[in-house]
Amino acid sequence: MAKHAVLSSGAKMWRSVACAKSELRLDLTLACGQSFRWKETAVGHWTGVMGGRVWTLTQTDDTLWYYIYKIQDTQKEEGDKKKRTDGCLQKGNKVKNAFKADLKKEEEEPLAVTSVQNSEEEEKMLRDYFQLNVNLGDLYRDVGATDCHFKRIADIFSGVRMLRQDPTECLFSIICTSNNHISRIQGMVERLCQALGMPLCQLDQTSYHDFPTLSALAESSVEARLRDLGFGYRARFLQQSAKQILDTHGPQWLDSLREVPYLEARDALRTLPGVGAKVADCVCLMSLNKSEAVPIDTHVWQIAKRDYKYAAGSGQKSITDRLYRDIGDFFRKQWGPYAGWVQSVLFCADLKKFQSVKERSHVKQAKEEDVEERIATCKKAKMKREYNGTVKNLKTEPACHKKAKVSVKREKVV
DNA sequence: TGCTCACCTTT
DNA sequence: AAGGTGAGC
Repeated sequence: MAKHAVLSSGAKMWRSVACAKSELRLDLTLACGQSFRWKETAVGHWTGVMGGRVWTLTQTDDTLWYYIYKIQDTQKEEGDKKKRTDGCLQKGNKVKNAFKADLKKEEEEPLAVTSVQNSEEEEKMLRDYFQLNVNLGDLYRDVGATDCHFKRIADIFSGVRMLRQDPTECLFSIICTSNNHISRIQGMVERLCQALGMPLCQLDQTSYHDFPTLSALAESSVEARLRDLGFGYRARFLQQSAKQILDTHGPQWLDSLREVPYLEARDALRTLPGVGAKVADCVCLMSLNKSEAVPIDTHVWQIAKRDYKYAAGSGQKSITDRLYRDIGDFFRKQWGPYAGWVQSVLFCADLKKFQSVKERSHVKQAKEEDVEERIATCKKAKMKREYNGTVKNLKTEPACHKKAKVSVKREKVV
């Protein structure tokens, strides 16, 4: 039986992309609750499905390593799988056959040529998925220059990066997050893929499946099926949202939201059942290129109050629509057009599972400049943004917690 | 606008 | 209680 790849064993052909750990920390980025599809299958080795392929990723100081598994031929088992995968089968087979064609082609052509071609495409997929064109070092430096609290956290939690996920996978995973916690969501998403997604390959005892297609999710039998799998009231949201998308917009609709402005995409998503303000912002930020979307949950509200002395609405019991909008606008003013990325760093730093990261850095922290000095540095710093290749000069008065001058189109007040 | 409640399941 | 949504007042 095929096994999960391990870099140090030297048994497999790994490929690499130059990437410093300060630009990407796999452990934080893949386990902070934006994707639920990656598991640590060996120390520092993360295995998951991305772009219809099964990958194992690991990293050394300046290198991101990746290994891609061959898609297994499950032709013979299809009869058995038919019952289990019903809805997705039709489309799934087409995709699988396409994969098989690829594999066959690869065998026939000179190895070196296809290997280079594939590795170019695969490296591109990886760069796209991790959005490596966004310079995280610059973002951390610039935001840290105007926000001392962020700077303190960012020195410890470097390399926390937003993924650019497939919109369908992102939407339907995030719908599962309401009233829920990461470990349970992980199990649910795994069961969802096993039940409705196309099988890709099996490694050790684990079988990997692609994320279900919209048409698989839209089947009327899906709600009952997912209730059995422990999705609770979310089962109906998933099936109904898939059906609504296909019935009223078409299969390309979610992807097309990548091309429209943030507020438009967010409002479009909110018409779907199970999609409120928070889920819509998550999908915008994590799959639709909307770096200014800041998902606000009770946790982020605590951060606003505790670390940013955000007082408005503190008398309130829960996050009202009004408060949701105000906190988001507050953070966009504070952090600029990549506010969603900044929020994810602070969010990550607050997760219980990552508290050990802070402890490990204490020794290092003690040796560094003291707090007074850090604040002084903070005040002197200048602001210059260049994350996306486009230079945005945002000259702000250097001051701690000074708000960045950034215009994010304000929501219309109806 | 803002509040409450039900909705599933697990810690 | 929890990393939320939707419906009703």
